[in-house]
Amino acid sequence: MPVRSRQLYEARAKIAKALAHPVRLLLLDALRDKDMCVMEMTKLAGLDQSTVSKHLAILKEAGLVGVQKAGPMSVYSIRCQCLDGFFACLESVLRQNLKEQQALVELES
Amino acid sequence: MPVRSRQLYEARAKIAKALAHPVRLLLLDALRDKDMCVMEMTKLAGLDQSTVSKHLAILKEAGLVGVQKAGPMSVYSIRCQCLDGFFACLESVLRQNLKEQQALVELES
DNA sequence: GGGCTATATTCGCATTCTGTAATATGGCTA
DNA sequence: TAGCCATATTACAGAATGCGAATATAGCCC
Repeated sequence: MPVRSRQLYEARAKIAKALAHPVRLLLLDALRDKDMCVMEMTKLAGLDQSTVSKHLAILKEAGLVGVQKAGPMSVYSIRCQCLDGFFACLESVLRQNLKEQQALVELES
Repeated sequence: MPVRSRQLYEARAKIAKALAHPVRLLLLDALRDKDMCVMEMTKLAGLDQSTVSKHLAILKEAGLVGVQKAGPMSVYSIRCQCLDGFFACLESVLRQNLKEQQALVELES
C-alpha cells in the first residue's frame, strides 16, 4: 500500500478510534441533546473526573466536539451532525446481527 | 449509568472498535468495490497473512463482513450498506478539521 | 492575596491490541 | 494417501489504552 493511502486511512482511523469506546459513545449521545460541562458528564458516566476529562480530550482532538469556556467551567458541544448517521449505522448492524443469531437458533431447534 | 444502558453502549462500541483501525478501514473500503479472498487482501495491505486473517476475523465477529467458502479460499464480502454513510462522516470531520486548522494559520499570519 | 471550585495533566499499573513466526486445519489433486 | 495450497489459530513480545489517585492550572469570590 502506498504511503499516501496509508496516511489517509490513519487519519480516518484516528477519528474512528475516538468513537470506539462505550463511554465516549455515551458522552457524544448525551451531547446530541444539549451542551454540557465536565461535572455534568462525570455524574452521567459515573467515572472519575480525570477519566471523563481525558475522554473528552480525545473527542476534541478528533474534532468531534468543541469546547467553550464559561468561567471556571468547560462547556462541550457536538461539532458534527453526521453522527446521527453513524449511530443509525451501529443500530442497523446490531439489529442485523441479532436477526442472524435468531435464525441460527431456530435452525438448531 | 444504569447497567442496561452501559451494555447497550458496549455493544455499539464493539462494532465501532472493529472500525477503528487503518488496515480494517482499508479492507472494508476495498470490499465495497468487490468481494475478495484473503490472499488478495494480504497483497493489498502488505502485511503478514496471519495479520490480515485476524483483522478479517474481527470484522466478521462485529458483523461487518460475511464469508463464503470457495474451495480452499474464503471470500469475504461487505454485509452492511450503511458503511457509505460512515465513511462520508469521517471525510466530513476530516474536512472540517482541516478547514479549522487553516483558519488558525491565517489568524497567526 | 487566600481559599474554593471546575478542569486538565501526570503517574503507575493492569488490560487490551498488533504484528509476526510457527503451527494447525482443511480442501484439492495426483 | 501424500503433498500442496489457502486460511485460521496459537504463542509471544512490544505498543497502546483505560482507570483512578495525586497533582497542577486557572477562574472566581471574599
